[in-house]
Amino acid sequence: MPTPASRPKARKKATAPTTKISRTAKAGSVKPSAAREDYLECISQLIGSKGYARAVDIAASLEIAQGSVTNMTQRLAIEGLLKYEKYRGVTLTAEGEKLAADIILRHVILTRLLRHFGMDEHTIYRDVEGMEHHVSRQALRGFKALTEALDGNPELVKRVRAAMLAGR
Amino acid sequence: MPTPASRPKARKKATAPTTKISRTAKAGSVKPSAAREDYLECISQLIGSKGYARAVDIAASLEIAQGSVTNMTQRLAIEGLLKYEKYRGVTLTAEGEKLAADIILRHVILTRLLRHFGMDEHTIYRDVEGMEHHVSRQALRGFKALTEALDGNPELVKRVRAAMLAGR
DNA sequence: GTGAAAACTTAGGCGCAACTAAAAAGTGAT
DNA sequence: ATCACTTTTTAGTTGCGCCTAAGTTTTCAC
Repeated sequence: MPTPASRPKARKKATAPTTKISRTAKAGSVKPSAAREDYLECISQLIGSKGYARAVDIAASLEIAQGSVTNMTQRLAIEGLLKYEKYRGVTLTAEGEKLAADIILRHVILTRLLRHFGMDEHTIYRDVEGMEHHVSRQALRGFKALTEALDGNPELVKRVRAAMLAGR
Repeated sequence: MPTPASRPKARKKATAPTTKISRTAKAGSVKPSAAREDYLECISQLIGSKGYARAVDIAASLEIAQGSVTNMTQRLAIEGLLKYEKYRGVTLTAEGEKLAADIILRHVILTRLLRHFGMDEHTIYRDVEGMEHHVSRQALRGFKALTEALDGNPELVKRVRAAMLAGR
């Protein structure tokens, strides 16, 4: 055994010959990729702030081309995560909503945690945007507890920051 | 501005028409992908534990096909991250070594941190394997400081775990 | 109402990183 | 030295998620 903790499954094996329309579309069964989660997060925030989510805004916010957005939103619609009507904006289904709320929660908590480190906002954003897709429910609860501990304990924050500086 | 904290660049724009052999091969300039980092991490650990890293072991450890390993190791060799000789095992260059050490450090620290949450090893591994590719130097120092704070303060650990359970 | 501008869709492509299958090279026992 | 076995390499595909360019549809100012 070369690696520590005996690697428990890494990448997926073969992908069943999907017929272009995955029949994995029933609720709850979806395992959203990072990209999917980014879309849901973004769409939810757009709806929250402007009342609707149009392709052009999604594209701008995610910094991707509009064509890509149409493509992905169509796929997300097939998967039941959002409602898509041609030339109309998109809206989230209950399941999409749930997933969006989930990822946004991760985002918020991780951001709050990293802020305690005194990092610059740009780096915080980059880190969070990457990490948020890989945090299990368990870990999220831990990060949340930790964040709250730091929230209510400036002394601890100070010590942590000092240690950060001390450790080169 | 729809999203909070004014998104600071997300995905890359267009990829310059790479001529199959990226001329970005000079040292230090490489921005390793998650997959690359996984390879380097794995290779370094194999060399550490067995003295050498052969394709078959890398494939087993990473749970990918052997053909994929040859492919990727050839690319990593072109990029100057490892030494590759046909039908010989691979070895890391100084730069590859450095990157491997870096990612392994992230792995170790994140693992230590998550263990304080009382998570099961399998989930810890999955989370760490995902997160480690997205942790900046700054965040790493924060996580390290936090981990050490927890190491030396069982009372704090107890409080954090209690909060985890309390928060549903 | 019409015509320009903005938004959306379609179609074809590309890079990455995996896969399979088959060919080639090395290894070892007899 | 040869033959069987293992390992490595090559070659060709696949899926994902992005891109551009060109074609449609909608919107809005006049």
